[in-house]
Amino acid sequence: MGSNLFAELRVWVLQDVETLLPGLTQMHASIELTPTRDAVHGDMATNAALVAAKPAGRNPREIAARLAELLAKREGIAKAEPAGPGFVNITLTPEFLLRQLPVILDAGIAYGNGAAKGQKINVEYVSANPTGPLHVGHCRGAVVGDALANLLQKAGYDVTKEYYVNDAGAQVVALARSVYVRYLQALGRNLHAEAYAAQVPGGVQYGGEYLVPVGQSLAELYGEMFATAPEEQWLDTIREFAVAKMLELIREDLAALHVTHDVFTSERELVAAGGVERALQILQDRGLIYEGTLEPPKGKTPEDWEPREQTLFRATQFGDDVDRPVKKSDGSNTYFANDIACHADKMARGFNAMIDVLGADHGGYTKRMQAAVKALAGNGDARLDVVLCQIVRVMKNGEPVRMSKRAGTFVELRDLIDEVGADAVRFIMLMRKSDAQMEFDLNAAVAQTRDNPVFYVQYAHARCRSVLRAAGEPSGLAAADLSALTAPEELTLIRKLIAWPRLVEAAALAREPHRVAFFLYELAGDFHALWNAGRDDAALRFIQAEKPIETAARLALVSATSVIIRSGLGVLGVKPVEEMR
RNA sequence: GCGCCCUUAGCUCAGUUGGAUAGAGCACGAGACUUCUAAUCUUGAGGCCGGUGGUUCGAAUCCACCAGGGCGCACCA
Repeated sequence: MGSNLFAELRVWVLQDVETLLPGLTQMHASIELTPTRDAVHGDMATNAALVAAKPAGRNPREIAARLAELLAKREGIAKAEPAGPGFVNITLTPEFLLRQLPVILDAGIAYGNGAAKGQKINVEYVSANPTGPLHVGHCRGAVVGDALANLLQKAGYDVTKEYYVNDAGAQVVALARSVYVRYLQALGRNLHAEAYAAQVPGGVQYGGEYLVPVGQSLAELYGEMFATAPEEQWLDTIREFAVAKMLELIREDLAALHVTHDVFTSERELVAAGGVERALQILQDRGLIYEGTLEPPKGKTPEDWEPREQTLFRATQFGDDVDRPVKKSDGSNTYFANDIACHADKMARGFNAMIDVLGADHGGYTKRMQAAVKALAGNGDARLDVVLCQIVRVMKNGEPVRMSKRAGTFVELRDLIDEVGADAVRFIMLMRKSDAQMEFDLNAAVAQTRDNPVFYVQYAHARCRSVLRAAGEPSGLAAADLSALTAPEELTLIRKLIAWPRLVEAAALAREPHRVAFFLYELAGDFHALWNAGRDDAALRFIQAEKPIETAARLALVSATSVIIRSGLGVLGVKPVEEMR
């Protein structure tokens, strides 16, 4: 079902290398069979001779020449020849290439799915504090995390998409206080609200309009009950209520972006269930917790610095720069301690592979969390990958769009979605490596031209569908006689299609969903090129009235193309369109 | 001061984990097309891959140092 042609033919290479140089099996791992960058080099190339040269003590070109002879005898290989410093370039027979089309058609959307790896991976993303609607800054992580999880799933991992709800810290207390002000206002007690706000330590933090309805709901539910009551009587109730409401808002935002999660894990519940103590105990048992005092940070000593004895975790034993506090000087747990618990909990749930998708401002957090995971794993093989998403600058008419709350422009994610649509937001966010800063051009995102990769890919799919509709949605294309497919543009397109499984595997391994977006863009380009060829030469058009055999062959190709585009868009979470309007 | 990320064509960015002559799109130059599958197409030019050393058959990719940009830097979340 996966049918990665490159993986299959690599076996041939390994067999022939073994025939040629028996016993040198330890180098097999570094032998690869890759698509050629340039079509004049054929369909595939292997570095086998280069890799083998040193252990075999022979000239790479000589090995390449002999390997080429062996490979050329294989059925399906039209030509194999040594090239450059010791590559072997392989050209497949057209028949062999064409045989892949029915494989795609039979597998459908599942083409490119990796074999089940039996490995559980936890992908945590968004995890925004439940204190308000999502803003643009959350967007990239949400999209990258969602697409990465989809990608890993397609590659054959058992993926769980997780949202870690930070509902235990000071920020949700601040939320409760902010909501309380709205509650008083809803009761018409504006003076009372002002008086309360004035004595909140640090001031009222969340002044957004989105809390107004929350205050109103509370007023309806509880009436005057909390109006004059001291904080301790309402804090828990209102905090819980507010967090639930904020999560509703966030879920709506995520839904608008077509981002989904399998589980929402509550920090509060984890803490209440003793998760932190359990996690720290594991570290304690390994002698990785001690009481000590940290040095002030070099070069930038805070004004109010004073040495304090704290409970510390020996992060330096696992590659971090300094040991990290797990308890504050007053004995309460640090946020880091809760995060250790969060990851320990995931490990307890059977995930030995975890991925955190975080914003760039959490970059300094990577080392300590990876250190903690290593420490928790002990002799186990748990691994945490952190995917950092750099800042996005939103551009309009060549100018950066201000994100200030006062200006009221594009603070909230919803505004961005309303402006360009969820599909465009997702695709464009995925057109960049996540660890590089990017510009999001609003003009390009809605343009109906090649500048806009979403449009370009969608247009290719719509063209495929349009052709198939015009042909009356033929069935049985997988059994079509394909020998009529001989045009260079057609073969180029097929080569692109069969590269899909390999791309899925590589992109998943690298945790780089953006590669899928680029692949689709290139695939769309190849398809449009074929379409355009038909414009100059009517004989290359897909539907040939008097030639049912040619037509069926071409429709098979078109159908396979649409399948792969759908498959790729599915990974990105973008809906394929049937027609352009 | 320390750590992490980034630096590739005029602009926005890829570069398949170290491979062959570093690629796209936009913008720019030249040509085609008069709506036929046109929400255009073909084609050209454009590069010291930030710099300097190193590792090896081979480096944009790995290592060291330097320069520039971003993010973070006791107990906050």
